[in-house]
Amino acid sequence: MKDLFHPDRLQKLEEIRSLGADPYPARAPRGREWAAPAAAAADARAGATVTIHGRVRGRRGYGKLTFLDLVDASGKIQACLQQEQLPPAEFALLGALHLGDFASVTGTLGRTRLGEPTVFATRFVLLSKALLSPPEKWHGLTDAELRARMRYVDLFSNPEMAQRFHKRAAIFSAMRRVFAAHEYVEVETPVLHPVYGGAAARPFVTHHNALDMRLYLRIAPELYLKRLLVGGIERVCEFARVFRNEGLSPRHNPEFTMLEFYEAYSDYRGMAALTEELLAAAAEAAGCRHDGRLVARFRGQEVDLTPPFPRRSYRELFQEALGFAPEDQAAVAAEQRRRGLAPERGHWQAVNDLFEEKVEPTLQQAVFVLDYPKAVSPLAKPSPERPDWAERWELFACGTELANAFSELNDPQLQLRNFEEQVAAKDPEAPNQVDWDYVRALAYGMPPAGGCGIGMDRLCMLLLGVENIREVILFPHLRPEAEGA
RNA sequence: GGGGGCGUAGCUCAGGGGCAGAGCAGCUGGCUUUUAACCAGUUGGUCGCAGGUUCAAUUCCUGCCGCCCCCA
Repeated sequence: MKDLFHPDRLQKLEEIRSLGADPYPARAPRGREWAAPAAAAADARAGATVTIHGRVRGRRGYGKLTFLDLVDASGKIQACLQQEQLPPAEFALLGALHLGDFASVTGTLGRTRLGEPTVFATRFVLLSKALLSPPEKWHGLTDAELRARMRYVDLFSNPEMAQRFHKRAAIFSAMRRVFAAHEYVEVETPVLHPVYGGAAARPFVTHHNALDMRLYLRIAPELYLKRLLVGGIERVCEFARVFRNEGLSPRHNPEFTMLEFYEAYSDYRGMAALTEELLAAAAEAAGCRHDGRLVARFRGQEVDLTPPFPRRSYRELFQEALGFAPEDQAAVAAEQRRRGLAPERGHWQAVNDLFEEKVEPTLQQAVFVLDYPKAVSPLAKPSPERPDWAERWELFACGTELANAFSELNDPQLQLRNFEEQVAAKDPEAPNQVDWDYVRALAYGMPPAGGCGIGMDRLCMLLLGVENIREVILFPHLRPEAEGA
């Protein structure tokens, strides 16, 4: 870390102190107003006295007159500091002022000759001295890695970034309102799991010292939320931070936010209807409404998110794309051989690999894909009519999965068998232990229920038209910064 | 894992075997209605790291590190 503090600024810091001013006062003058509303009221409230606090983002000096641009969370207003209007000690402070400092201005609201809304200052107070320079004022900070690493700089120098995270918050709020309207209870379940499960992923491992036991950071909240169905909380949701020990990519961050919600006496079709409602609310909040339709622009194309979304059968989509039925073991094996892929994990896994490769990329417009192979759905309820299939759907748009839902498996014996098969398979991506306590919970009786998971970060990417997950996560995981960089 | 691109001042970027560059920011001075203010002067560099070729490497070569894109 060289230049932790800029020498010129340290020098000015001393200058400020020698002028008798405090570069880091304990509090700001009272009666503060927001910049943007004050600017908007430059005519309606002309002549009124206002106090504005903010970061100095622009400065235009004329000797005995200086214009400052003060920026706060609402926006910007210009301040005009004239020598003859200010106490000499306060005007002198301007000589030690840098871009990036926080300051307070009190004065008369009005307009300049050119019509710019302006506070004509009678009082100027330094609120906080910055010891590093903000990025260049035209381009801001553009290097994507630097922006993620120093998000605090990115946010104040690139206003569209602050806007993006406000929209992310609005998406979450809108979805919470939908849950509230449906009388869902939002809960928090454990992040530290003695047994990990509810998804197929490698976990992060940690250790509890006092209990001297291994713990895993959760890869999914699913099994705890369904315990709550057993407990009688009939409609439950969690915006769960989950952790998966996988590589970094434009679509993967090791920690991300998974929304899961479960509803007793519903099923996977009921979850589809609720998901449509949630996504419509989210798209609305993200500002996707154009000409009466909800449209997301992603990777140069438009995705219509106006519900309802079409329902298609997994089996039919597979047949259309591959030219044979997924049950056709000989054809599936032949196709695998043709691709030079080893048939390592069995017929249905091969079917699903082919589906992911040949069908998913074609699913550009929003579509529910209904009824998945049972063998790749260990937590879903098998279809009563067709034993190889499960009551499960995934929602796709832009070739990627947006949501995943089941009629939840509540048969404790069948669940136990599925767990035992997973453990026996010794797949590093699958849970390595049977979650006995979860089976015990099911044995006490879980009502029939529908459940759904939505990857919130990828949803935000789609709705905000951003192709890198780093752009929708405030502090994405990055490789450590080199010492002395 | 393979291929390609990039890495130069705090920031945004030029340059391409022979003195290390510009704009912004900073510093000094001037300026009372600007808003990418302007004018004059000026500070600031391990040219990602390590090795090699060469009289001479920021530039060419090799390896490594980091970031981006494409492919698997």
